[in-house]
Amino acid sequence: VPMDAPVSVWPRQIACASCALKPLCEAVDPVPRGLPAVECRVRLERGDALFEAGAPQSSLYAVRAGFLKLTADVEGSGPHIVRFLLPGDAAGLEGFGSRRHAFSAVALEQCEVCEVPLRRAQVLADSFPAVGAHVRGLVARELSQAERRCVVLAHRSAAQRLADFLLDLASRWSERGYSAQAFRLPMDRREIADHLGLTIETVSRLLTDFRERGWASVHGRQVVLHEMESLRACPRQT
Amino acid sequence: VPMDAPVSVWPRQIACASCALKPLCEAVDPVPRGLPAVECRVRLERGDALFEAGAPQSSLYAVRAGFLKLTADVEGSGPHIVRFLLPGDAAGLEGFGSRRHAFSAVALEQCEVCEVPLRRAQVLADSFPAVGAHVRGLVARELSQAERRCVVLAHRSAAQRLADFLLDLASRWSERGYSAQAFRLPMDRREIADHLGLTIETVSRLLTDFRERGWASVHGRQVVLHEMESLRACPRQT
DNA sequence: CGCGATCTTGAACACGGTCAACTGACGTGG
DNA sequence: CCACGTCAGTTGACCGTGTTCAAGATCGCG
Repeated sequence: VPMDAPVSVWPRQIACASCALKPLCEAVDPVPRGLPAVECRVRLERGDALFEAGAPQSSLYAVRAGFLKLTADVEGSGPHIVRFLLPGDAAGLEGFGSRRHAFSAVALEQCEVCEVPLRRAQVLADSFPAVGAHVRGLVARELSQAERRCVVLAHRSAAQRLADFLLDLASRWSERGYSAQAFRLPMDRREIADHLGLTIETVSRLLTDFRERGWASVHGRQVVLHEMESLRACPRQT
Repeated sequence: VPMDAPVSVWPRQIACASCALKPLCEAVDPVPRGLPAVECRVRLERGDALFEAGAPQSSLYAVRAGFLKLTADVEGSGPHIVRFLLPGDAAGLEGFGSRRHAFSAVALEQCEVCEVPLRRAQVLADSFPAVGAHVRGLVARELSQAERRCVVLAHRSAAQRLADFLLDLASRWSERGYSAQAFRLPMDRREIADHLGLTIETVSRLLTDFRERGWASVHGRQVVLHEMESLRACPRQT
């Protein structure tokens, strides 16, 4: 299905109204002199990198359509997938610390991304306290999410991690106004495993396990969650 | 040794010059009207909470002396220790997202903490772009560190995690101008285990293992690192 | 239809967890 | 002064979750 075709059954796009970087994108009044414009609709194919770990942070990004993964290379094993980006998510904010991107952002499929030049973000954040506070909030929210992921990785079993992952995706779809029960996984098993610190075999086994219990049916990349409560209460042991 | 005794061999304090919140603390010119003052020298005893998870974020904090842990309660197992705070570290920034603290901060021993009222931080960040950028940088640096911890928890073995932990502490002491080779652990084995997603038994075994290999000698809470390179290259298997 | 990539399933193994006993430091009280 | 209790840490034996290695199954696509 080409990008310009009508929207598929499973939503891939998001309206600007619910974009995380909306305050950095929309027109302001008065427009500060020399304010760089937002470059919209950067296009990526599956496997293309939006930015690479270690590269200077030159822009912030917002996903408009499609999905990306944030990856960190860890010596001695495969890459870790820090986070998956859904339409409306922002990326590149972690670079504010060191002026360099800490991770790489790679497209999982055809993507459309809006690019906010760093100078624009700075000028707006410096000129409008509300924008500055918004940016602080975005970074802080990502921070508390990241630390919550640490908790999960450190203290929960494989089944609990996978259940948490599915429920997290569900709630993110739901936040965007789509069904929390049924959606399509934009990533393959290997990417799920790399994200959760598991192996593809374990992920596969657990998914069939969930299916046999009637908690969720996962066929290929198509997910339907039947018993969110059971998934949420998924016990530590088998 | 009582707290009022002369400074011990192992440093516990930090100068304001290297405090993460210095730009929010020191005098500014011109002073904005109604700028709340910094409350310095809040004192805590071992076990006291500086703030509790879920409480409204009313201030930012900087550790002046002593050590704290940031904890998150995870249902079904003990608390997870998200991070340890050393003198000079800041806390409470993760609340910028939700206006509530995501974690609890608890003193590991007698502590002295400076408290920056949130209003002060906001006013300064809004009035001085450099301060705003500094705060963004602080939160972003914490974010990239948190995501790096996720990588470690997801993809490295118990021995590697413990080695990473010791090396991280070493480099943080070194940043503060103290020896990276020899220092005192401010936390007990349980707290190390809760931080790394391990058990006290595993931590204990690995420490004696490191000692037998001559990589590090850990007697009680006293640490001396002999072969940082070996620790850094610590292999996945035994 | 056939090839390759992705996913699933099975069997053996190992890392780290669990349970339990032991050690040593420290403090209290007889 | 030493017996005792407590608590943190260490050590050992066993076990289970999740990995590893190796076959199959399934799907997409030429």
